[in-house]
Amino acid sequence: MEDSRKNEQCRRDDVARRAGVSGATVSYVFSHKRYVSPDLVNRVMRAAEELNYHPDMIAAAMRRKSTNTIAVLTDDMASPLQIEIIQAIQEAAMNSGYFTHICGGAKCLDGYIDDFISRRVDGVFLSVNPATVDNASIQNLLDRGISVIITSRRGFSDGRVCGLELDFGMGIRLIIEHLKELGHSKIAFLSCFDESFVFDRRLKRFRERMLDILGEEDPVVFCGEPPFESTIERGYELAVRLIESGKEFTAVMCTNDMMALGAMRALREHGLRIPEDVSVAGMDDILFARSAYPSLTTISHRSEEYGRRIFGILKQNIDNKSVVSREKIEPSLVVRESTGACRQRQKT
Amino acid sequence: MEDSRKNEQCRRDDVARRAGVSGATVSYVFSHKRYVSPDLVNRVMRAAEELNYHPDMIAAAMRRKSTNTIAVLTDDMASPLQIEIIQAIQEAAMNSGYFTHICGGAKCLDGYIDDFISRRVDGVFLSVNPATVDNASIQNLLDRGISVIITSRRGFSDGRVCGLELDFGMGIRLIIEHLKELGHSKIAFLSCFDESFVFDRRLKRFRERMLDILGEEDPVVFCGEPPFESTIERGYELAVRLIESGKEFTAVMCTNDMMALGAMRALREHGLRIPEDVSVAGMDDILFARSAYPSLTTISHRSEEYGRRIFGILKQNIDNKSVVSREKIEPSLVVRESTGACRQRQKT
DNA sequence: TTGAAAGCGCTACCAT
DNA sequence: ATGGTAGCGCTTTCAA
Repeated sequence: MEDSRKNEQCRRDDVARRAGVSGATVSYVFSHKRYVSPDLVNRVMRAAEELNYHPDMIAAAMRRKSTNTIAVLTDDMASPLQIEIIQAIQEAAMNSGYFTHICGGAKCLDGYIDDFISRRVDGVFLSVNPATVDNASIQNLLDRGISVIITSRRGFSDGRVCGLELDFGMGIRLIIEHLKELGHSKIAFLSCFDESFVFDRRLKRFRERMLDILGEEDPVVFCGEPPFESTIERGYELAVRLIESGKEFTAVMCTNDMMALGAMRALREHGLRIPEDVSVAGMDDILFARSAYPSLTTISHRSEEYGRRIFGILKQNIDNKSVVSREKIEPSLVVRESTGACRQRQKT
Repeated sequence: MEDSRKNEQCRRDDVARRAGVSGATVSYVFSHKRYVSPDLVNRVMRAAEELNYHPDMIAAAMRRKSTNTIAVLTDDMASPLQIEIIQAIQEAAMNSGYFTHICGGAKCLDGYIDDFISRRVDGVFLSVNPATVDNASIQNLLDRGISVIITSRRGFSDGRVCGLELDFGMGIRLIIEHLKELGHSKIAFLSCFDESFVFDRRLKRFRERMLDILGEEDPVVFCGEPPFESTIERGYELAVRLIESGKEFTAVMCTNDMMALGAMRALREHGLRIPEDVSVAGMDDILFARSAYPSLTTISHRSEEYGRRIFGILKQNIDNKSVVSREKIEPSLVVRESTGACRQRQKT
């Protein structure tokens, strides 16, 4: 009767013995950290193959003091934009031999950060509302030499924290200019954040651009309340409030595509046709912006490139401990069906 | 001039020294694996706090030979259903002290599996088209005592592989019964897989149910081609083929919601109103099924519970090495706007 | 109830 | 160009 569970794995020295070399040589063959003669390389590789050897990265990590692992912390795994970015990070990481811990959803995000330290990750990308993570936690990571990238560095002064941001200001400009060309001037903004929220500037940028581009000093704005969720439901609710307010508008811009999807439903339910009666624009260009009906005019952030750059900077910081200053990603306008020429509509 | 990078972390024995106890005691305080007197517990906790001690889980993993880490391998991170499931797994894992490696997107999924072994993960959930992962790779995991759950065990004989499946057969029954009640009998099916694809039974189940419930022996079916993608685009294409075929239908069922979203667009572009002219049903109840216009009738898999159970079984296998036999998750019908009473429409 | 000490499987330094 | 070997920071057995 043989044991069906053969947990006996072969180790480095088993390979070494079978190849007739030292353990060190086996390590060097796998790590490429010093020259090994072709003959020995072959013998080692053959032996490893025959024994089905898999190097123990845990043991290696312990010695080397680096795990080839990064972590991504997000506060919204349901957001397609976040997923697109995370996927890009994950792929870039894998191409460099890094694994990615993807974390989110828990109430207490600070708890994750302690775990990042215990698990000795090499770098962390914080894709979260900065208000939900304590500065002390971030400092804790830095004190241990863990590289950190955060979407908004606002409120944090340590120069080693790199902020790579999406350029919402530019996105908002592109949309307003697009709407202006279509003849719109009464543009309402549905913001998931309120005026007091300091980490997101979309609302502020909207006001600035409305002034710059349209000379509008007091545009129609409706804001969500804490907890600031940019969900389909919130978009729906805010649009209802906008409609019921009786304020004039011929176009609606939203914090993101999710909100725009909800807003479109509300508008439709109130008998407004899109884009004949009212134009709608979102932001992020999520997969479902394209399949919506009508398809959604929005702003693309090049999330793939963004994700790749996140990992690139992280890797650079891990390797060189060099500081990379704050950057932004250039967005682009994607015009679809939800925006159209402004026709002054009858107030119902 | 002081070095700004204080990578000196404190270790277990630093805590021990400060608390006036042995290193072993510090370990036991943190692991709760043996009784330690309240006095010592307090001293250790205080010392740990003061030194900001974070246990090194890498070192622990090396000794213990288990990393408290699981891995999820998916071939479709863009699918909201997958994300919902993965999120549920991740949360359940976190609640039990496990971290989750989420992997996917790479061409070569087998490559990830070697990495799972090297990184000594405790368990793996393979949420992939079984055709894309080699059985030898799975055997490799099992040989090393790594627990495995795979969505479909078909084609794999090792009893230790647990298959937890979504019950598509039941979902399809629910939809057909729903459509029948609405007076439909000409129901077309748009399948991302073709008849030869053995790992997915949705098409097969559709034929069986159509026979059972409606006595239809040869329903209208359009299939995708390899690589079998159940995307919005594929749904659109298949619906166009259906429409242009001239075949009669009053309702359309799709492999999943993504395909249904694409199909709705195609139908609309061809002048068919939903649900007045044709009813459409999807499957999976992704977030965007609700916000679509019209909102989509579909099948909910209780993805949250599914994810939790995936982790539960994985954990059980990790702890006891016990085998859990194949199970299924009970789905439920979600009726929305995209299905309505059948009115025999004019062929255009 | 607590402490001492033997490793876990590697990396990388010091030899040769 | 290759080998020997000292640890990395823990867990856990054995002893007290």
